[in-house]
Amino acid sequence: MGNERGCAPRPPGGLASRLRTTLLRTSRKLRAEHAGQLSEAHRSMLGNVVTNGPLTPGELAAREHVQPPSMSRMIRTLEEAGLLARTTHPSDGRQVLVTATDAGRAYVRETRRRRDEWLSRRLAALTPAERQILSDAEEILRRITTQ
Amino acid sequence: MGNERGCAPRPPGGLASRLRTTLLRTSRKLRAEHAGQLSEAHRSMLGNVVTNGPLTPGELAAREHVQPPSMSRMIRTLEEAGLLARTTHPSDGRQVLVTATDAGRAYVRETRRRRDEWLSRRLAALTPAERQILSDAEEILRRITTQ
DNA sequence: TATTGTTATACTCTATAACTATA
DNA sequence: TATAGTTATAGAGTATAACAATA
Repeated sequence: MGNERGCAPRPPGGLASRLRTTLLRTSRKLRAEHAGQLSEAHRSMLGNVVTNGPLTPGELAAREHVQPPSMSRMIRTLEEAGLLARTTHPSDGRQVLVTATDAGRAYVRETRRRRDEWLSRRLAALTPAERQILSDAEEILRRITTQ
Repeated sequence: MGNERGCAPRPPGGLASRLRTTLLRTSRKLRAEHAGQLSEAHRSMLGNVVTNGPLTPGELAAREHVQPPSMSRMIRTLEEAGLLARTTHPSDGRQVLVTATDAGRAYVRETRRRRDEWLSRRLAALTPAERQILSDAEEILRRITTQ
Protein backbone atom coordinates (compact mmCIF):
# COMPACT_ATOMS: atom_id res chain seq x y z
CA MET A 1 0.00 0.00 0.00
CA GLY A 2 2.20 2.79 -1.26
CA ASN A 3 5.66 1.42 -0.41
CA GLU A 4 7.68 -1.20 -2.21
CA ARG A 5 11.15 0.31 -1.69
CA GLY A 6 14.07 -1.17 0.22
CA CYS A 7 16.10 0.84 2.80
CA ALA A 8 14.96 0.97 6.39
CA PRO A 9 12.15 -1.53 6.90
CA ARG A 10 8.79 -0.09 7.86
CA PRO A 11 8.43 -0.50 11.62
CA PRO A 12 5.49 -2.47 12.98
CA GLY A 13 2.35 -0.73 14.20
CA GLY A 14 -0.31 1.42 12.65
CA LEU A 15 -0.03 4.86 11.10
CA ALA A 16 -0.46 6.68 14.43
CA SER A 17 2.37 4.71 16.00
CA ARG A 18 4.69 5.23 13.03
CA LEU A 19 3.87 8.92 12.88
CA ARG A 20 4.46 9.33 16.62
CA THR A 21 7.92 7.77 16.44
CA THR A 22 9.02 9.60 13.32
CA LEU A 23 7.63 13.01 14.26
CA LEU A 24 9.26 12.87 17.68
CA ARG A 25 12.59 11.80 16.20
CA THR A 26 12.49 14.51 13.54
CA SER A 27 11.70 17.21 16.05
CA ARG A 28 14.51 15.98 18.30
CA LYS A 29 17.00 16.36 15.45
CA LEU A 30 15.55 19.71 14.46
CA ARG A 31 15.78 21.01 18.01
CA ALA A 32 19.43 20.00 18.16
CA GLU A 33 20.14 22.56 15.42
CA HIS A 34 20.29 25.94 17.08
CA ALA A 35 22.40 29.06 17.55
CA GLY A 36 24.19 29.81 20.80
CA GLN A 37 23.70 28.20 24.17
CA LEU A 38 20.25 29.27 25.29
CA SER A 39 18.10 26.46 26.70
CA GLU A 40 15.09 25.37 24.63
CA ALA A 41 12.77 27.08 27.13
CA HIS A 42 14.58 30.41 26.70
CA ARG A 43 14.69 30.01 22.92
CA SER A 44 10.99 29.26 22.77
CA MET A 45 10.13 32.23 24.95
CA LEU A 46 12.36 34.59 22.99
CA GLY A 47 10.81 33.36 19.73
CA ASN A 48 7.38 34.07 21.19
CA VAL A 49 8.33 37.65 22.00
CA VAL A 50 9.90 38.17 18.57
CA THR A 51 6.90 36.73 16.74
CA ASN A 52 4.03 38.00 18.87
CA GLY A 53 5.33 41.46 19.64
CA PRO A 54 5.53 43.18 23.02
CA LEU A 55 3.98 40.97 25.70
CA THR A 56 3.56 41.24 29.45
CA PRO A 57 5.36 38.75 31.71
CA GLY A 58 1.99 37.32 32.71
CA GLU A 59 0.92 36.70 29.12
CA LEU A 60 4.29 35.18 28.37
CA ALA A 61 4.10 32.87 31.38
CA ALA A 62 0.67 31.65 30.24
CA ARG A 63 1.79 31.10 26.64
CA GLU A 64 4.92 29.21 27.67
CA HIS A 65 3.17 27.24 30.41
CA VAL A 66 5.47 28.33 33.23
CA GLN A 67 4.70 30.15 36.48
CA PRO A 68 5.12 33.94 36.68
CA PRO A 69 8.19 33.81 38.96
CA SER A 70 9.92 31.49 36.49
CA MET A 71 9.11 33.87 33.66
CA SER A 72 10.45 36.80 35.70
CA ARG A 73 13.72 34.96 36.00
CA MET A 74 13.89 34.02 32.33
CA ILE A 75 13.19 37.62 31.34
CA ARG A 76 15.96 38.87 33.61
CA THR A 77 18.41 36.35 32.17
CA LEU A 78 17.62 37.35 28.57
CA GLU A 79 17.61 41.02 29.51
CA GLU A 80 21.11 40.66 30.98
CA ALA A 81 22.13 38.90 27.77
CA GLY A 82 20.90 41.90 25.79
CA LEU A 83 18.23 39.94 23.93
CA LEU A 84 15.14 41.40 25.60
CA ALA A 85 14.18 44.82 26.99
CA ARG A 86 11.59 45.79 29.58
CA THR A 87 9.42 48.91 29.49
CA THR A 88 6.55 49.87 31.77
CA HIS A 89 3.06 49.76 30.31
CA PRO A 90 1.99 53.27 29.14
CA SER A 91 -1.40 53.28 30.88
CA ASP A 92 -1.11 50.65 33.66
CA GLY A 93 1.90 51.14 35.90
CA ARG A 94 1.66 47.63 37.32
CA GLN A 95 2.26 45.98 34.01
CA VAL A 96 5.49 45.54 32.12
CA LEU A 97 6.01 45.13 28.40
CA VAL A 98 8.72 42.81 27.19
CA THR A 99 10.24 43.54 23.77
CA ALA A 100 12.96 41.87 21.75
CA THR A 101 16.11 43.86 21.01
CA ASP A 102 17.84 43.81 17.63
CA ALA A 103 20.20 41.20 19.05
CA GLY A 104 17.23 39.14 20.23
CA ARG A 105 15.61 39.24 16.80
CA ALA A 106 18.94 38.31 15.19
CA TYR A 107 19.31 35.36 17.57
CA VAL A 108 15.89 33.99 16.69
CA ARG A 109 16.47 34.56 12.99
CA GLU A 110 19.77 32.68 13.20
CA THR A 111 18.25 29.71 15.03
CA ARG A 112 15.44 29.47 12.47
CA ARG A 113 17.93 29.79 9.65
CA ARG A 114 20.03 26.94 10.99
CA ARG A 115 17.04 24.67 11.43
CA ASP A 116 15.73 25.52 7.98
CA GLU A 117 19.17 24.88 6.55
CA TRP A 118 19.28 21.45 8.21
CA LEU A 119 15.91 20.64 6.67
CA SER A 120 16.66 22.22 3.30
CA ARG A 121 19.79 20.14 2.84
CA ARG A 122 17.66 17.02 3.27
CA LEU A 123 14.77 18.27 1.16
CA ALA A 124 17.17 19.03 -1.69
CA ALA A 125 18.01 15.34 -1.95
CA LEU A 126 14.37 14.37 -2.52
CA THR A 127 12.42 14.17 -5.76
CA PRO A 128 9.87 16.91 -6.54
CA ALA A 129 7.09 14.38 -5.92
CA GLU A 130 8.45 13.59 -2.47
CA ARG A 131 8.69 17.27 -1.59
CA GLN A 132 5.09 17.68 -2.71
CA ILE A 133 4.06 14.89 -0.34
CA LEU A 134 5.82 16.64 2.56
CA SER A 135 4.19 19.93 1.59
CA ASP A 136 0.74 18.33 1.55
CA ALA A 137 1.48 16.53 4.81
CA GLU A 138 2.55 19.79 6.43
CA GLU A 139 -0.82 21.35 5.60
CA ILE A 140 -2.69 18.38 7.04
CA LEU A 141 -0.61 18.38 10.23
CA ARG A 142 -0.97 22.13 10.60
CA ARG A 143 -4.72 21.78 10.26
CA ILE A 144 -5.07 19.05 12.88
CA THR A 145 -2.80 20.78 15.39
CA THR A 146 -4.28 24.27 15.15
CA GLN A 147 -7.97 23.68 14.65
CA MET B 1 0.66 24.49 -5.98
CA GLY B 2 -1.44 21.79 -4.37
CA ASN B 3 -3.64 23.84 -2.05
CA GLU B 4 -6.75 25.84 -2.81
CA ARG B 5 -8.64 25.22 0.46
CA GLY B 6 -9.72 27.76 3.03
CA CYS B 7 -9.06 27.26 6.80
CA ALA B 8 -5.81 28.40 8.30
CA PRO B 9 -3.90 30.43 5.70
CA ARG B 10 -0.60 28.97 4.61
CA PRO B 11 2.14 30.79 6.51
CA PRO B 12 4.82 32.61 4.57
CA GLY B 13 8.19 31.03 3.87
CA GLY B 14 9.40 27.99 1.98
CA LEU B 15 8.72 24.33 2.61
CA ALA B 16 11.59 23.96 5.09
CA SER B 17 10.30 26.83 7.19
CA ARG B 18 6.71 25.57 7.15
CA LEU B 19 7.83 22.05 7.98
CA ARG B 20 10.00 23.29 10.85
CA THR B 21 7.14 25.18 12.45
CA THR B 22 4.55 22.45 12.00
CA LEU B 23 6.77 19.53 12.98
CA LEU B 24 7.88 21.31 16.16
CA ARG B 25 4.32 22.23 17.06
CA THR B 26 3.04 18.71 16.43
CA SER B 27 5.77 17.14 18.54
CA ARG B 28 5.07 19.62 21.33
CA LYS B 29 1.42 18.58 21.42
CA LEU B 30 2.35 14.92 21.18
CA ARG B 31 4.81 15.20 24.04
CA ALA B 32 2.13 16.80 26.20
CA GLU B 33 0.18 13.54 26.01
CA HIS B 34 1.75 11.18 28.49
CA ALA B 35 1.10 8.95 31.47
CA GLY B 36 2.23 9.79 34.98
CA GLN B 37 4.64 12.49 36.08
CA LEU B 38 8.03 11.35 34.83
CA SER B 39 10.06 14.05 33.09
CA GLU B 40 10.57 13.70 29.34
CA ALA B 41 14.21 12.73 29.96
CA HIS B 42 13.17 9.88 32.26
CA ARG B 43 10.42 8.78 29.87
CA SER B 44 12.81 8.75 26.93
CA MET B 45 15.41 6.78 28.87
CA LEU B 46 12.87 4.26 30.13
CA GLY B 47 11.53 3.82 26.59
CA ASN B 48 15.07 3.16 25.42
CA VAL B 49 15.52 0.40 28.00
CA VAL B 50 12.14 -1.14 27.19
CA THR B 51 12.77 -1.10 23.44
CA ASN B 52 16.48 -1.89 23.31
CA GLY B 53 16.65 -4.50 26.02
CA PRO B 54 19.11 -4.70 28.92
CA LEU B 55 21.69 -1.93 28.58
CA THR B 56 24.61 -0.78 30.70
CA PRO B 57 24.48 2.68 32.32
CA GLY B 58 27.33 3.77 30.04
CA GLU B 59 25.51 2.73 26.88
CA LEU B 60 22.36 4.42 28.11
CA ALA B 61 24.21 7.64 28.89
CA ALA B 62 25.65 7.69 25.36
CA ARG B 63 22.28 6.96 23.73
CA GLU B 64 20.49 9.64 25.74
CA HIS B 65 23.28 12.19 25.42
CA VAL B 66 23.78 12.69 29.15
CA GLN B 67 26.85 12.19 31.32
CA PRO B 68 27.31 8.91 33.24
CA PRO B 69 26.67 10.48 36.68
CA SER B 70 23.38 11.92 35.44
CA MET B 71 22.40 8.50 34.12
CA SER B 72 23.32 6.91 37.45
CA ARG B 73 20.90 9.25 39.15
CA MET B 74 18.11 8.71 36.63
CA ILE B 75 18.51 4.94 36.99
CA ARG B 76 18.33 5.19 40.78
CA THR B 77 15.19 7.33 40.57
CA LEU B 78 13.43 4.89 38.24
CA GLU B 79 14.67 1.93 40.28
CA GLU B 80 13.17 3.45 43.42
CA ALA B 81 9.95 3.97 41.46
CA GLY B 82 9.96 0.25 40.62
CA LEU B 83 10.22 0.84 36.86
CA LEU B 84 13.81 -0.37 36.35
CA ALA B 85 15.99 -3.08 37.89
CA ARG B 86 19.76 -3.41 38.09
CA THR B 87 21.75 -6.65 37.78
CA THR B 88 25.50 -7.14 37.60
CA HIS B 89 26.94 -8.20 34.28
CA PRO B 90 27.46 -12.01 34.21
CA SER B 91 31.07 -11.95 32.99
CA ASP B 92 32.37 -8.46 33.87
CA GLY B 93 31.81 -7.52 37.50
CA ARG B 94 32.40 -3.83 36.80
CA GLN B 95 29.44 -3.53 34.51
CA VAL B 96 25.78 -3.28 35.38
CA LEU B 97 22.77 -4.27 33.31
CA VAL B 98 19.66 -2.17 33.49
CA THR B 99 16.35 -3.90 32.73
CA ALA B 100 12.77 -2.70 32.71
CA THR B 101 10.37 -4.23 35.21
CA ASP B 102 6.81 -5.21 34.31
CA ALA B 103 5.68 -1.87 35.75
CA GLY B 104 8.27 -0.08 33.62
CA ARG B 105 7.07 -1.80 30.46
CA ALA B 106 3.46 -1.00 31.38
CA TYR B 107 4.36 2.66 31.92
CA VAL B 108 5.95 2.96 28.48
CA ARG B 109 3.08 1.08 26.86
CA GLU B 110 0.60 3.44 28.48
CA THR B 111 2.46 6.58 27.37
CA ARG B 112 2.68 5.30 23.80
CA ARG B 113 -0.99 4.31 23.90
CA ARG B 114 -2.02 7.82 24.98
CA ARG B 115 0.04 9.50 22.32
CA ASP B 116 -1.22 7.13 19.65
CA GLU B 117 -4.76 7.71 20.84
CA TRP B 118 -4.29 11.48 20.56
CA LEU B 119 -3.06 11.03 16.99
CA SER B 120 -5.61 8.36 16.06
CA ARG B 121 -8.53 10.58 17.05
CA ARG B 122 -7.25 13.19 14.63
CA LEU B 123 -6.36 10.73 11.86
CA ALA B 124 -9.87 9.29 12.03
CA ALA B 125 -11.28 12.65 10.95
CA LEU B 126 -9.21 12.69 7.76
CA THR B 127 -10.02 11.26 4.34
CA PRO B 128 -8.26 8.04 3.26
CA ALA B 129 -6.29 10.11 0.73
CA GLU B 130 -5.06 12.43 3.47
CA ARG B 131 -4.03 9.51 5.66
CA GLN B 132 -2.13 8.08 2.70
CA ILE B 133 -0.26 11.37 2.34
CA LEU B 134 0.74 11.26 6.03
CA SER B 135 1.79 7.63 5.64
CA ASP B 136 3.97 8.48 2.65
CA ALA B 137 5.36 11.54 4.43
CA GLU B 138 6.22 9.43 7.46
CA GLU B 139 8.33 7.13 5.31
CA ILE B 140 10.15 10.06 3.74
CA LEU B 141 10.83 11.70 7.10
CA ARG B 142 11.96 8.42 8.61
CA ARG B 143 14.36 7.97 5.71
CA ILE B 144 15.91 11.42 5.99
CA THR B 145 16.31 11.24 9.78
CA THR B 146 17.80 7.77 10.02
CA GLN B 147 19.98 7.50 6.94
C1' DT C 1 -9.17 44.99 48.04
C1' DA C 2 -7.63 42.97 43.59
C1' DT C 3 -4.06 42.59 40.27
C1' DT C 4 0.70 42.50 38.36
C1' DG C 5 5.10 41.46 38.98
C1' DT C 6 9.23 40.42 41.79
C1' DT C 7 11.98 38.46 45.60
C1' DA C 8 12.87 34.49 48.95
C1' DT C 9 13.47 29.83 49.25
C1' DA C 10 13.43 24.92 48.18
C1' DC C 11 13.63 21.11 45.01
C1' DT C 12 14.89 18.82 40.76
C1' DC C 13 18.01 18.04 37.09
C1' DT C 14 22.50 17.81 35.04
C1' DA C 15 27.37 18.67 34.93
C1' DT C 16 32.46 18.10 36.48
C1' DA C 17 35.62 16.14 39.79
C1' DA C 18 36.83 12.71 43.03
C1' DC C 19 36.31 8.07 44.55
C1' DT C 20 35.45 2.69 44.59
C1' DA C 21 35.61 -1.69 42.59
C1' DT C 22 36.88 -4.85 39.06
C1' DA C 23 39.82 -6.26 34.83
C1' DT D 1 47.07 0.97 35.06
C1' DA D 2 42.61 1.25 32.68
C1' DT D 3 37.67 0.92 32.79
C1' DA D 4 32.70 1.07 34.65
C1' DG D 5 30.04 3.03 37.76
C1' DT D 6 28.86 5.83 41.77
C1' DT D 7 29.19 9.56 45.18
C1' DA D 8 30.32 14.58 46.24
C1' DT D 9 29.44 18.98 44.99
C1' DA D 10 28.04 22.97 42.28
C1' DG D 11 25.22 25.50 38.96
C1' DA D 12 21.02 25.97 36.23
C1' DG D 13 16.00 25.93 36.04
C1' DT D 14 11.37 25.96 37.91
C1' DA D 15 8.00 25.77 41.55
C1' DT D 16 5.33 27.71 45.77
C1' DA D 17 4.97 31.30 49.22
C1' DA D 18 5.69 35.90 50.67
C1' DC D 19 6.21 40.67 49.39
C1' DA D 20 5.90 45.47 46.84
C1' DA D 21 3.64 48.51 43.89
C1' DT D 22 -0.24 50.11 41.33
C1' DA D 23 -5.46 50.23 40.08
